[in-house]
Amino acid sequence: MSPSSANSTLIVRLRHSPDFAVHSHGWCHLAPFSWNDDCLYRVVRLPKSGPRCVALAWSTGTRTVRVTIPGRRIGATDRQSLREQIRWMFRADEDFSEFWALCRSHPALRHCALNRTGALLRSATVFEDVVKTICTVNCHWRNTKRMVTNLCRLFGEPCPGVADAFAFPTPEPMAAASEQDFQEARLGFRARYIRELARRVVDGELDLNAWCRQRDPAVLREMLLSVKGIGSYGANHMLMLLGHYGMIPCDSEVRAYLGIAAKASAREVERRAANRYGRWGRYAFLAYKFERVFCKQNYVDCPD
DNA sequence: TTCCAGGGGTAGA
DNA sequence: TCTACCCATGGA
Repeated sequence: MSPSSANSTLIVRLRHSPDFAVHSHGWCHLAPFSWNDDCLYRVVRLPKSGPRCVALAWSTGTRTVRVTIPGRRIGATDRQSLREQIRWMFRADEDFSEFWALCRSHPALRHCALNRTGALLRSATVFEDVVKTICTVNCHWRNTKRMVTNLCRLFGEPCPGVADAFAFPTPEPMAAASEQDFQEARLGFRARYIRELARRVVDGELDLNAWCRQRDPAVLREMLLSVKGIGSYGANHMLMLLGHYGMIPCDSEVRAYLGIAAKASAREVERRAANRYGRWGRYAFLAYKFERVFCKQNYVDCPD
């Protein structure tokens, strides 16, 4: 699909750079997102039209996302839903001005203020983000991509007119699926966690909207840790996706970046990351993340 | 065959 | 609170 083949568009304005939001972490490569030809694609689920594959594009340096909806025009209800989904995924309502003010005096983070960097892409729903977070646990990134693609193919609704494109599944089909159905997704030990998560959401036992309403990160973290399959890393990663940046999700990349020996415990990694970035307070993760981006782009090691 | 990856759960000390 | 062990998968 090419964005030029579209017959309707939607413009979404942001406070920050969509370019950095998309490329600063790997979420844009997880289905039903895909990155191709300098354009981000996503199969969105619209209330009236069902699954539609839209193209999201922007010019470098601008803060406007142009959403192209190919094929049949969508109505006002779908248009409003699509706008809300894009705004959520790009964090249109988040204000990073305080973080940028802190960055201006830091050599490795000044670029954040200059480029209006801070937001990181997230999925259209919290459910999708939790499932994807569980799929990052103890596996290579390429395996994460495969597992998420498998879930979409097995349980997601196909997008009419687009080959091999599926919306991300809702909790219902996952909750209703058997263990055998899940085996095809090749999730390994993660299958039982995701199945239980879906079942709890469908049963109303777990209210994911409550996570969005909870403004105290410590309380929210405890809520996240109540989900089987979500541990310290997963909880901090979900906090980040929900807009709380005070805790760093310590994975093997953090360990490598900070030069922490493989034999050091996960707790030790968390301690050292907290010591290093603690002065950034509620922006600790953003400081770590974008300092690492700066070092990678400039071919330098982690500064002391 | 062994190791490792964007770890987590559980039991036991 | 910490450690050891197990949990599936797949590529190197």
